[in-house]
Amino acid sequence: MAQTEKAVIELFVRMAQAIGLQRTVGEIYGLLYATERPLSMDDLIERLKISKGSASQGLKLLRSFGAVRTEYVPGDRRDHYVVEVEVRHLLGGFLRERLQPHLAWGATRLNEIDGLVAALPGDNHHVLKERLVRLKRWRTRGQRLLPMILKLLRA
Amino acid sequence: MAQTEKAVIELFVRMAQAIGLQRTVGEIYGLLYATERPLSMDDLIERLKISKGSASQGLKLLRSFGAVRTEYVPGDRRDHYVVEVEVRHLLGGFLRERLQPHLAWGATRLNEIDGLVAALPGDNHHVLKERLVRLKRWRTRGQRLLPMILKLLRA
DNA sequence: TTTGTCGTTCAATATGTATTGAACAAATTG
DNA sequence: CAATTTGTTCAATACATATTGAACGACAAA
Repeated sequence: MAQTEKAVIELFVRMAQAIGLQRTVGEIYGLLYATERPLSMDDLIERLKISKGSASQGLKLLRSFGAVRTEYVPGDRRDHYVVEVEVRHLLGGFLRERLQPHLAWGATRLNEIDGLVAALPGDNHHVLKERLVRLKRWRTRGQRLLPMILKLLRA
Repeated sequence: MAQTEKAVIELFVRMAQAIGLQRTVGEIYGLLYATERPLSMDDLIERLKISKGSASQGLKLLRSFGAVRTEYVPGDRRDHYVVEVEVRHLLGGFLRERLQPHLAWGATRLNEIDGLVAALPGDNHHVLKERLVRLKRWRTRGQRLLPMILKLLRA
C-alpha cells in the first residue's frame, strides 16, 4: 500500500477516533478517499485487512451518514463504493445521527429534573434552582448551535 | 442519595461520555454541580463510591479544565471543591485541552501528506490532489471554527 | 522525632466496546 | 433446479481503556 494512502487513512482514523467512531470506519473512509476508482467490499477487506463483518457494518454506517455511495460498475454484480468527497457529508451525518439524539435526550432529562426540583419540600433550594436555570439555558443554546454548525458546513 | 442529585449526575455522566471523558469525571462534576457546599475528596469517594485514585485523577482533570476550584474551609486541612457554575468553563477547557491538540496534529499531518503527493511521480494524480485541496480547506475552516465556538461560549 | 493525615501515582485488574468469523438469507448464475 | 456469489447479523473474542487500591512522598500535629 502506497505511502500516501497510508497517510490519508491514518488521518481519517484519528478523526474518527476523535469523534468516537470505530477505527475501521475511519480506515474505510480513508481508503475510499484516497482512491479514485470505486471499490468493492472485497477490495476493502483485502487492502485494509479487516473482516467481512467490519466492512459490512462500517459501510452501513457511512451510508447512513451519506458519506459514501454505491456506484455501478459494468459487468460486476458486487456493490462498489465511492466517497462523497465533500467532507461535510461525513460531519453532517455524524451530527445528525449521533449528536442530535444526545441533545434531545438531554433536553427531556432536564425537564424531568426540573419537575423533581419543583416538587422538593422546603424553601432552601434557591441555589440548585438557579443552577438548573443555567443548564436549561445551555440546552437551548446547544440546540440552536447545531443548526448553525450545519449551516456553516454547507458554506 | 437524593433523586435530584442522581438525575443531575446522570445528566453529566451522559454528557461526559458523549465527549469522551471518563464516567467518574462526569460523576464528580455532577455531584459538585448538584451540591452547594464545598466537598472534600473523601466526600466524593464516599457518596459516589469511587476509588481514591479516580477521585484524585478526576479532580486533577477538572482543575486543568478550570471546571472546578478549591474553596477554603476553616478548620479542615483537606482541600474542598466547588464547581465553576458557568458550564462554559467545562466545555471551554475540553475544547482547549482535548480538541485543539487534535486539530493541530491534523494540520501538521496534512502538510506532510501534501509533500508526499507533490513528490509522486507521473501526472495522473489530479483527482487525489484536488481532494487534498478540499481537506486543507477543512483544516483552515476547522481552526477558524474553534475560536468562534469559544467566543459563543463566552456570550 | 514519631505518628497520622492527605493527596498523587502507577501497575494490576475490571469493564466496556470493537472486531471477528461462522451461520444465514437473498440474489444471481449456469 | 442446484450451486455459487454477495452481503448481513450476531455471539464469541480480542482489545483498549477506565478504575482500583497499594505504595509512596509531603506535610501537619503531637
